[in-house]
Amino acid sequence: MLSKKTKYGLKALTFLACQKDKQPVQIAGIAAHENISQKFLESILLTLRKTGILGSKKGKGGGYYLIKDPSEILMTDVMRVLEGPIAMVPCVSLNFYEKCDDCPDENKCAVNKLMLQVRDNTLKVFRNNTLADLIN
Amino acid sequence: MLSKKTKYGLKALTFLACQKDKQPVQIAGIAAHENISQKFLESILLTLRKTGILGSKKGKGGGYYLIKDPSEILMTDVMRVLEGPIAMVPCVSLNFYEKCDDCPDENKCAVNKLMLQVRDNTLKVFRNNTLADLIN
DNA sequence: TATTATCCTATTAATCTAATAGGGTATGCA
DNA sequence: TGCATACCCTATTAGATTAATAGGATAATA
Repeated sequence: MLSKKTKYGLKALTFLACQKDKQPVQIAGIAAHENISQKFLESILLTLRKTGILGSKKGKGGGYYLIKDPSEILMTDVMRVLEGPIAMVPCVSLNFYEKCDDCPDENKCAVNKLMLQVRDNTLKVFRNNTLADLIN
Repeated sequence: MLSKKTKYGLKALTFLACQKDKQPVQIAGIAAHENISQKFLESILLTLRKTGILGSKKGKGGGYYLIKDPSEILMTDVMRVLEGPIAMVPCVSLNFYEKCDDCPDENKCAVNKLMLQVRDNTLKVFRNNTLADLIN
């Protein structure tokens, strides 16, 4: 199941990508428009800023804005930042690999074999979609 | 993340599919071989039996066994029984569809658009794999 | 210097998962 | 018949994770 964090984050990014000018948009505005708890959204946007996906400006007239063009914001990056590993099990994860304690041989493991295929296909989707692809 | 329930369930099914004869295998045996808590596995196998994937036999010489040939056990069925919905959000789920409270128009929703693609691809993988495909 | 709006940490409530406990029930065999 | 075996079933609990909240610190603008 997709976390609300990721869902809200994606909605916020979409909203920002739809702005005509590149003026900062306030948290309160995004939260109101997307029906999101403002405080919760605050922490999500903070994460997106710290990982270089968003920029921010403090004080009056401040807010959040996209640093890059929507067509350069890959879903692989967004998903990894918000949702974490793309793979459903650590033993098939590219960026968060971990060996299973219980599994003696990954190559003979049915779970590994199945989840490897799922990961490949999910990754293909995320690599194939930028923020720009989602707003049309 | 894949739940342990699903992981253990898949491992148990694989183990059963690898048995030469069709004799029932005891929970204790499966649990020991796959490093799984016996009691936890018990409830998982019970679920698989109730949904028609496994058969069971009580008393001495009893245990669990596959009802169908491994090549006829689809991963779509196994995953839905053990893990629940295949989709990451209810609004793109085939078998567990639910509308989002917050979302005014699914067709314009970026999350919907992205997760629809993920669901399609994951479904393709699960439809393309039977238990037999995982044990070679 | 007052106002605005982000920044940051800590805490809590709610939910879900994994595991455990304890006894009930049917089967097979001597 | 009686006993051992092994599944059947419900309830409970511990732990982890997620979602949300609270409260103030910091920086920018006018």
